[in-house]
Amino acid sequence: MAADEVLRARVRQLMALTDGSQRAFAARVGIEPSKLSRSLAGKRRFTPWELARIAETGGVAVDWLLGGDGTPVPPDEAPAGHRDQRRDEILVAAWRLIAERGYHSVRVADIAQACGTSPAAVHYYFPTKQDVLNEALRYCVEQAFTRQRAELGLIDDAHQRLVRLVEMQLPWPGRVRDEWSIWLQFWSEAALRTELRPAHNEFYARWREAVVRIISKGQRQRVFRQDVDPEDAALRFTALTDGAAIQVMTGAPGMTLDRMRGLLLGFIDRELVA
Amino acid sequence: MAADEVLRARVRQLMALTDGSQRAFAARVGIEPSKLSRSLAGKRRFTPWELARIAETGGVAVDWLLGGDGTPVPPDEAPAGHRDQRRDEILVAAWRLIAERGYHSVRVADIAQACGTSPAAVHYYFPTKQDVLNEALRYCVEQAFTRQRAELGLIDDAHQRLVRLVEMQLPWPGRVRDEWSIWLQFWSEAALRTELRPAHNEFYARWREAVVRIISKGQRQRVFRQDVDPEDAALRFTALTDGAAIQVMTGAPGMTLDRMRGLLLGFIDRELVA
DNA sequence: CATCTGACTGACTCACCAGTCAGAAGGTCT
DNA sequence: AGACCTTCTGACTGGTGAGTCAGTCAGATG
Repeated sequence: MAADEVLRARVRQLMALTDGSQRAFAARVGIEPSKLSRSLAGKRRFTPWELARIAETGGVAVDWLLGGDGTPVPPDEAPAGHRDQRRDEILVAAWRLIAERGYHSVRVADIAQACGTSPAAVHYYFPTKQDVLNEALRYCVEQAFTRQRAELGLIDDAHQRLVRLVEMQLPWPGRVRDEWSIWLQFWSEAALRTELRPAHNEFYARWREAVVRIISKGQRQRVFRQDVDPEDAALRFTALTDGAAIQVMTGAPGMTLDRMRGLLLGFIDRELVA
Repeated sequence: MAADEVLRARVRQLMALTDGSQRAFAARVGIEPSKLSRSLAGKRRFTPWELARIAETGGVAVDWLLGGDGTPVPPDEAPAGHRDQRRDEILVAAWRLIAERGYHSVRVADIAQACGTSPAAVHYYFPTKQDVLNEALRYCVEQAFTRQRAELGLIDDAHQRLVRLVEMQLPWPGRVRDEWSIWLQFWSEAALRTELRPAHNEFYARWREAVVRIISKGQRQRVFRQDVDPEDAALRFTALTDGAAIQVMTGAPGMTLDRMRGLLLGFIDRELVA
């Protein structure tokens, strides 16, 4: 069975597990019913954003959708209820505000207003502001990972996968730039407040691990040189990416999105490609 | 005349211009009189920290001390008076607090306490807190540059100079780590508040320019490959440095000071050395 | 139908902190 | 001696924003 057939089967299986029609499922996922229908029929490909949303709504890993092992719905991770929905809404509002105004300039009242609710409602879900903000950082990064996985899982060739990763990481204005803004904040907070480090380092390890796996895969596929240490190359690749992103984000002279792309693709060509 | 002879002559010249004894000069610079005396006699080398302090106290550029052209004391930059001394004291306290606690967690009262004065005294020198903090960021970076110049100006071989630069940039606990902390804060602030970008970008351009010059010098000295574009190599070198520093600062798994050094020296060896 | 519970509101309190202001202390100039 | 300036203090004000709390209300439960 081809990869996309597996995917369609898995989405159908997930739909069967949750109650309600295909139309209701589409609504919950936030995708037009006609698009869902065409995608299930194989006449249209799911976008990575949709895959990420489907996995999230269904409470499964994107990996499972793409053919991975494991139970479709782990017993303790049932589909999100109403309560969790509101919680998520608050977290989304919070991380967007952090990205836009900065960690320390976000007020509980701002978050509440962005959700169309009252400050007290935010405190109903999170005891303190710190809790909202720290959770929001995690939430944003988690979502970004999910999307990344959804998109990269569809590409088989390791070289192309890495090139795609570079493209996905370019801080174009909009969502990706906001996510980079979160990273910058995360870094300065984690450098100062050690209690944020475990969370930060877990994420960072995952991001670097993802690069290590792509490089190793590329070596097995013989598209990357055999004489580079994947760990070492990933360390350099991630450092270069972060450093370049900072320069784009701060508008450093001579650094543009195109230049950043060139920098990273150049690294891949010079250091990795066989 | 050898480089260190020029240096000694210039320091003497500077001392002659400011009134007071050699002992008084030593006190103002914050160096033991005996050390100054031995350094002037050529029996001891000035440390880069001392050079930076001497230049600052005398109101001259470190370049001039090292034999550069220009007047020793530009008319509008006469040696710092009492007023400026107190101002500097506030700025030093401010940037250290920012490095330690973070930009947004510094209170005017904290700065005042660190200087042994009252909050109102801080407002006497700076109209608003914003002014103190922004000035403090600039001040810290400016001082770091001065020290860097003082140290690197003594090394003639471009390869060794770059290696020394790497060593100086490693965020060992203490002053250098604090300076990196300032950079992290500067980045996240500059990414969010465009009014900080001109200052940030000026500094960043200077830092990258310094690297460009070292690489170009190395090409003229034939210690670096001729086929690399200095601008391009500097862009990559700075991005790599910043990215690696972030990982050290946040305690990212597998990234240590030694690893950072290896990363950067590896870059120099692989990409620059002839 | 009565009761209970989860989700929430509006009005409040309280701490904190930037910035102000009227002078004091000490020095300099005339 | 006295006018005047610089530097600084201590006590104050006003605004802001986190967190609390009593109460509301829709819907579930028995």
